Amino acid sequence: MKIATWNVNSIKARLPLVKKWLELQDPDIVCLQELKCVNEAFPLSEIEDLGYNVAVHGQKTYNGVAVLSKLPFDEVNVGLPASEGRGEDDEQARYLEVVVTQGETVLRVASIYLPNGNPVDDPKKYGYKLDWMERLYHHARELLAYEEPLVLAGDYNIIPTENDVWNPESWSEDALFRPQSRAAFRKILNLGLTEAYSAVNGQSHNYSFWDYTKGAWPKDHGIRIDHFLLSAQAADRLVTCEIDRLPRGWERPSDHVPVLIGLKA
DNA sequence: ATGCCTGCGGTTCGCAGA
Repeated sequence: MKIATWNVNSIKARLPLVKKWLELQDPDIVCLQELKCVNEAFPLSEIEDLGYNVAVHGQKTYNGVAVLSKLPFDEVNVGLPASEGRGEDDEQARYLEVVVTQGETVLRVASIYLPNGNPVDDPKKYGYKLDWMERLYHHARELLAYEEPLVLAGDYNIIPTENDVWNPESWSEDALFRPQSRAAFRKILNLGLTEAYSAVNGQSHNYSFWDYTKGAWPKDHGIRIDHFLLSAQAADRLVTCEIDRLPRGWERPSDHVPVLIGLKA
């Protein structure tokens, strides 16, 4: 079972690359982020023609997440639940969760687009990010109680450690790297989730995002912000976690590249 | 210190991204 996550930065602009990459890698499940379109505008038939069932949670202009799956969906849950008064009026499309059955195994997979949070002095930005992470903490805790394989995959907009950024000093106060952000991420991990890349790969300074500007890609000035968080039942099956840099060098790329995990049966 | 790119919406510039 091969599962991928990819922030495509507009599914409409990226469709040729996405199709090319799906045919190349042939993943079983794909979590997409930053669709930048409403549900009706998602190129449904073009993806279905490649053999995928599609669940979409879109939004005009911004955000938007999807899950593509070769297995049919047993369940599709749209949106991150509100908790403790946070997120009651949240209209941003950043979370989509599905359940599929593989043989005897029930697998729950979520596509996550965690808020960026910059600038940190704006409560509507950084406060929203921290609130969203608190909601994710509570929801993950509820899902972990099922004691089933759970895969929370996506663009977390969190640089976990100084080994995941080309120049830690210049990022120290950024919403993606400041201590408060990383602590909120660790709080989620400490529920008992395994960060797949660190668990089975762990190569330092291997990035999943490079800014379009400043020659970041050719200079390899990147950050690792796209992650898989796994329940114990999923982590027991984890074999590989790879970052696929190839599509960053293609024509008209996303600024993120796909990350993949391999799970054994 | 700012913009650099890119995509979108909607009009040729502003916002957001990270």
